[in-house]
Amino acid sequence: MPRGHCRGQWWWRGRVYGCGYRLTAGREAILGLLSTSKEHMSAEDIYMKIHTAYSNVGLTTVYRTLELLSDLGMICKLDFGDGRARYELAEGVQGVRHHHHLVCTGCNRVVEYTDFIDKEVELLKETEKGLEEKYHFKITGHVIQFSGLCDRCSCK
Amino acid sequence: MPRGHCRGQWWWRGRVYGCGYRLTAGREAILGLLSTSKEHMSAEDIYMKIHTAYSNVGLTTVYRTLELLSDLGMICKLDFGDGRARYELAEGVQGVRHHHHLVCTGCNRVVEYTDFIDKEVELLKETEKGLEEKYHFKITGHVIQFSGLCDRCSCK
DNA sequence: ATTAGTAATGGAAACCATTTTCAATAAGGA
DNA sequence: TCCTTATTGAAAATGGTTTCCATTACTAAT
Ligand SMILES: [Mn+2]
Ligand SMILES: [Mn+2]
Ligand SMILES: [Zn+2]
Ligand SMILES: [Zn+2]
Repeated sequence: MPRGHCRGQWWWRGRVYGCGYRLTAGREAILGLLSTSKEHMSAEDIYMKIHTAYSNVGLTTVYRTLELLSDLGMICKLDFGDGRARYELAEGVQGVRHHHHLVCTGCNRVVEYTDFIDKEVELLKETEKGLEEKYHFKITGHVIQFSGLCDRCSCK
Repeated sequence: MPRGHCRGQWWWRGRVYGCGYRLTAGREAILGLLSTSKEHMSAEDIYMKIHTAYSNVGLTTVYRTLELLSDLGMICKLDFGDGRARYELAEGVQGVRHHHHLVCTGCNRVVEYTDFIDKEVELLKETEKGLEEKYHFKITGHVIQFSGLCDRCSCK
């Protein structure tokens, strides 16, 4: 992990410190990993990758950090139906594009799509507003996911 | 559970038998429960309710039946983020209205909304079609869920 | 009705992602 | 430095879900 001079890491630092938490080596490593990887990683995936460089960071800390960052709104917890949670940087963080997911129920492959997103987002905003007023909810997030069979899986 | 003359149960029977499975007492009980209840029940919820009338139906069978019915597309498996799966009758089955969910991350309360649905469904269909063509997926379902804090939970 | 083959079942045990406990350590402020 | 609090890792516990396995219920011939 490069030493902390790029924009991203300062953003993290401010955000984490601003909420009264410390940016420890483990937390920094996890944020660094999530920001450079394009995959949707599980806690254990992250633990494994982190472990080579930071062999002192335990799985428990990974779980704790993921929960913290999730609470701070810096990352998103995703469920693709395979029994383990996946994580990705939240949109709005260093140029993460708004996107949704297409999940194969056969092989658990996940496709991120950014097409059609503009209309979706527009409608989502509208809906969100309507729901907030009608049900007195303070809406903080949404999930849009399509599920089905990928080409490989539908051929058998 | 009323004896099997109403439309619903015949629909089940046809559907289940049509796929080469039997409509056993346990399966019938679970379908009956899901079709009369408006809640989103977990496997254990279902087991508890079934158990009073059908004390011989075990939790394992409940799980198995839920998986089967889910595979047959007769029910939907939902995840509201509280660590246990919930189930509801799939849309299109005996007048189940198309609806989406609004989940409180504070108390796990779930609101079903049917407002705004028309536009959503229209856009979903469009998007689905586009995605199927572009990514060669055979799309079978979608999830739209908003999360946030309900009025009670946002006041503290 | 008997038989044989298969589907379905329940209870116990296993599984496994996540959480909790707890004692140790690190960091920061007075 | 001393004190308070935040953070940590290892091990154990938790709890929803699956798997095993021996038994039972169906079904379709014979
Ligand atoms: Mn993604
Ligand atoms: Mn519902
Ligand atoms: Zn696939
Ligand atoms: Zn609430």
